[in-house]
Amino acid sequence: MVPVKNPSISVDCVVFGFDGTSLKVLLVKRGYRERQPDGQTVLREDVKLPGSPIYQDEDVSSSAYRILEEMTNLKQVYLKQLQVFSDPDRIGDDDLGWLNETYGFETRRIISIAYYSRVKLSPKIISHTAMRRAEWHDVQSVKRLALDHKAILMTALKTLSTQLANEPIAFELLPRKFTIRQLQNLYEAILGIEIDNRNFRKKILGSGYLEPLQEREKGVAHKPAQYYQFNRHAYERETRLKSKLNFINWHD
Amino acid sequence: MVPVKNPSISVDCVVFGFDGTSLKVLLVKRGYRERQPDGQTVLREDVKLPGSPIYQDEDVSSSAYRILEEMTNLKQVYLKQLQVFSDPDRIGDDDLGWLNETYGFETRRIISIAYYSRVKLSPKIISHTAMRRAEWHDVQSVKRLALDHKAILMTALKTLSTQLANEPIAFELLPRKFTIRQLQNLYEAILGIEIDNRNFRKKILGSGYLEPLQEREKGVAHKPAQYYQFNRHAYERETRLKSKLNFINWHD
DNA sequence: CCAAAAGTGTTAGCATTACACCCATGC
DNA sequence: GCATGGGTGTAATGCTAACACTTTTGG
Repeated sequence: MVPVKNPSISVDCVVFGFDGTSLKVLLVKRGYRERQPDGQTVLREDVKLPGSPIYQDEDVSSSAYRILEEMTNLKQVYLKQLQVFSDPDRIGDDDLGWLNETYGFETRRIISIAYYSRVKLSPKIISHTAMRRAEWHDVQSVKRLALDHKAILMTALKTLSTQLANEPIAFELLPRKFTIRQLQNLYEAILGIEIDNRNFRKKILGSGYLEPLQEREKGVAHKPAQYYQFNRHAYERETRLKSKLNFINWHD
Repeated sequence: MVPVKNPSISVDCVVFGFDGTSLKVLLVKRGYRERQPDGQTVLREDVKLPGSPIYQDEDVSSSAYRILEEMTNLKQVYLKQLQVFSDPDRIGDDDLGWLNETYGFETRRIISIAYYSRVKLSPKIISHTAMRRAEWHDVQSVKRLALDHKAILMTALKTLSTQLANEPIAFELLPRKFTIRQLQNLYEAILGIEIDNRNFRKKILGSGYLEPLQEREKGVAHKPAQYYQFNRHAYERETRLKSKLNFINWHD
């Protein structure tokens, strides 16, 4: 039995991944009809964020988990509500046709509740998403997205940066074992800054939350890098006896 | 003509103010019937956040502005979307009766989009809110609120702290002219910390964004304090050529 | 004169920054 | 042996934190 869809509330998910060099976002293809000035319609394809209307009697966050699981086959992932997008103009003329064909909706008044999540890119996930007409795009090179999804992506990116700077979330985007260089690449890619490698190592290794593994890179044409893993336990034990005036940081 | 209300989406606003000593939040009284075990109903009164269902064809944020304007008579205020509250159990049995009597709704499936804002408390505002059955409560002493409004308030408070620590929002809660002591009280009240007065003055005055006025306190039984005002212009001109590794602050 | 809050300086410790060279590996 | 990225130390600077006394006013 097909669940009843709520025609005024949808959920869209921004799913970030990291391939060791650049930040990726999961997008799905969408076919739609573009109405030409002469009245004819042309078939077009563009990309959008994975999303769906919520089902009646479904909690909004369940809806987000459902979408994420369909796309990635992942169950226990971090998922955070970003914001509601409710601009009355967020749905264009061509989108209206697409909504009607896809869901049978007639209305323009659909608000979207945006969620974002972070996943570890793995061959398994990549092959699963590929089967769903979904693709991992370089965030840097995303130009146009359907509906107001570009704005949603930008909001997600901003939240990601803020969180990256203030919480140890980097390790949710990296594989369990990683090199310091990969970690640094991640910070540089997301925050859009260059970091001095010596200072970075000092700070990161000095934190005491990274454990070196008995394993190094193999088959690289240079000194092979040490692998590390994040010790979340050590992090969580950390007491919060920190700075006071440090609370005021208007210009970070 | 009465506008049509959307029965599945409501907006609630957390409005903060500061009286020079403690943080206040705007709450409205609500009368409702409590069903007793013996089947009788008793009239009760409690408090809730100002809010309302959105109107059909009304943008969600317009709805928030509308509510805020009704309550405070303020138009151009800061208003930020917090989060959607969509727990299916957020509406209790007694709330259901109240919703029915007040709006004619039958359903439990109402999601709330929470907004928060900051206002300068002034005699004008206080008298206007008083006329609306609204009261400014000490945030510290708020115990129980209707629906899930306590959770909404807590979320707003957390956002307020974070913003206070990272942006010069203190001045939106203070009168145009204020003393350093008032400013310090505000930081201490919201962040819940004690701050050394000498270090605080050093940091705040050293920022270069506070301008001393040609005016001091009057009629106080101690050395009268200097008044200052915030120079937003100077702040906004500030270039963003700041720290780099400082971006990583897992323990602030 | 007394109470009450305003206002002021110094020092020690720590974190951030800038900067240049040797090391291990594959080809 | 050479190209490639991994890995290391030091010195200067700036920010934070701890801490106690004098000043100005009203009553």
